[in-house]
Amino acid sequence: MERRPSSNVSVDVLTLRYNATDREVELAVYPRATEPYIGQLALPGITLLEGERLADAAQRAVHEKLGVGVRGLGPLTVFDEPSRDPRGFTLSVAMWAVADGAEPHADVSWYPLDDVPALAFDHNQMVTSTRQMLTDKLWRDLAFTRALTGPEFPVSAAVAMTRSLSGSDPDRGNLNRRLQSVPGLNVGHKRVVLGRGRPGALWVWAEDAVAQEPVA
Amino acid sequence: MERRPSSNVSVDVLTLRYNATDREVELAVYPRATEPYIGQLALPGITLLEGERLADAAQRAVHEKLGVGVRGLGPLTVFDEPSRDPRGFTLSVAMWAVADGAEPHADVSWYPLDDVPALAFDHNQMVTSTRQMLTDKLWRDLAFTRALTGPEFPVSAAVAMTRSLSGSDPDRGNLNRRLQSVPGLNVGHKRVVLGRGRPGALWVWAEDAVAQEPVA
DNA sequence: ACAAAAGTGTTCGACTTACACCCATGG
DNA sequence: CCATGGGTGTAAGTCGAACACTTTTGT
Repeated sequence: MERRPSSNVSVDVLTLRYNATDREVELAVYPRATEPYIGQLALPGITLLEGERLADAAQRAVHEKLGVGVRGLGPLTVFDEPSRDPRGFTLSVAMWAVADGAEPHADVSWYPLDDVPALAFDHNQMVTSTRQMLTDKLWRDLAFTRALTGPEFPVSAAVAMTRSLSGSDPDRGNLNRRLQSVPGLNVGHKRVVLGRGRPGALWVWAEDAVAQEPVA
Repeated sequence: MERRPSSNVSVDVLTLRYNATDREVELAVYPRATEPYIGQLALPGITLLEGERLADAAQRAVHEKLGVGVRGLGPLTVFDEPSRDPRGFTLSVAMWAVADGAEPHADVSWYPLDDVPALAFDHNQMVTSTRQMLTDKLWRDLAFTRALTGPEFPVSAAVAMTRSLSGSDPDRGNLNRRLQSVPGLNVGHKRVVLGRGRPGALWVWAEDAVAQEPVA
C-alpha cells in the first residue's frame, strides 16, 4: 500500500426524487462508463478536486453522471473503509441530493430504496447505512424536506414519502400533527382528490422558507 | 486555485483528559513546529496518508504531536470550509480522543473547554462547533464515556465531567439516575470521601464493557 | 352500502427537567 | 451545628407511538 501524504477523496451522492405516479421515493443509479466496475450500476460519484467544496463536487457528480440538476443537497457521513476501491481510494463522503425535474441521461434508472439492485464499490453498504439518516431528515431537516416535497404537496405525498423512507406505513393521525408542527409549513385552502377517498389538504411552504437555503 | 484530482485530508483531534485535581475536562493543544502558523497553539492534526484509516491517523497525530497514547477515539464531523488552510488543504476530519496517562511533551498545554486560547487555522471554530457533540456523548456514547472516566470513578468526577462539558451544574439527583441507567456501569461497594461532605459511591464499569471497544 | 383516504381525540410509556427534602461527613 | 457534598422522592412537561372513532369522497 502506498503511503503518500495525500488522499483521493470521492464524493458519492444518494440522489433522490419523489415519484408521484408510483408514490415512491426513488434513488438514482447509472451504469459506470469507466473502469473499475465498468458497466455496473453505481451511485453518481466523483473525485473531489483540490480546493473544491463538497457541495460543489456533489452537484458536479449529479450533473455529469446523471444529467440533472439539484434542488437541495447536504452531507451524510464519511466512509473510510480500506480497499473499498480497488484503485486505492480511501475516503468517501456520502451526500444526499434531490434531483430537479430535468430529463436525466437515458441510462439513468430510479429504484425505490427497498429495491436497490447490486451496485459497484461498497455502494449498497452506503445506501443501507445511510437510510436511517435520510428517514430522520424527513420532516425534520427543512432543506431536505422542502427539496423532496417541492413548494406544495398533497397529504397523499406526505404519507407516501414517509412510508417509502421509513419502510412502514405511518400513522396518519400522527403524521398530520407532525406536519402541523413543521416550521414554515401551512395547510393550504385547496383540497386534492386522489381517485377514491376523502380529498386531502394541500400543504404549502411559506414564502420565506422557499427563499432560504440556496443550493450551495 | 489548483484543480488537481486529489485532495489533502487533515485529521484534527480534540484530545481530552479528566483532570481530577482541578475537576475539569481539559483539551490538549501544542505550539506548531512548522509553517504555517508556526509557534501558534493548535489541535494535534496530521495529513491523512493514502490508504490510512481515520482512526490510525488520529492516533498518529496524538502520538507525534502530543507524545501521549490514546484510550479511545472516534469521529466527530467533517469540515470543508475553503481557505481554512493557507496551503490549500480543503477537507478536515474532526475526531475526539481521550489521552492515556502517559507524560506528554513538555510544550503541551491543557485547557478547560470554556477557556481555550486562540488557536491556529479554524481550530477555535472546530472546538466550539463540536462541543455540543462531545457533551452529548457523555453517558451516552459508551466508548467515549469509559475512556474519559477510566475503569472506575467517584461521583464527584461524574458531576465535574458533566459540568465541565455541558457548561452548567447538573442536577445531582438526575445525574445519579442517569448513571444507573448506563449499561455496563454499576455502583461499587466502596465509598469515596472528598474532604468535606458525605462520601460518594464509586462507580465501576463491568468487565465485559471494559474488554470491548478496542482503540482502533 | 362499502372501501379508501383524511382528519380528530385520547391514552400510554419513556424521557427530561425541576425542585423539595433527607443523609453523612469534616471542621 | 452547619456548610458541603451525596442521595431519594415526586411532579410537570415533552415526545413518540398506538388506537379508536369520525368525516368525505368514488364505485
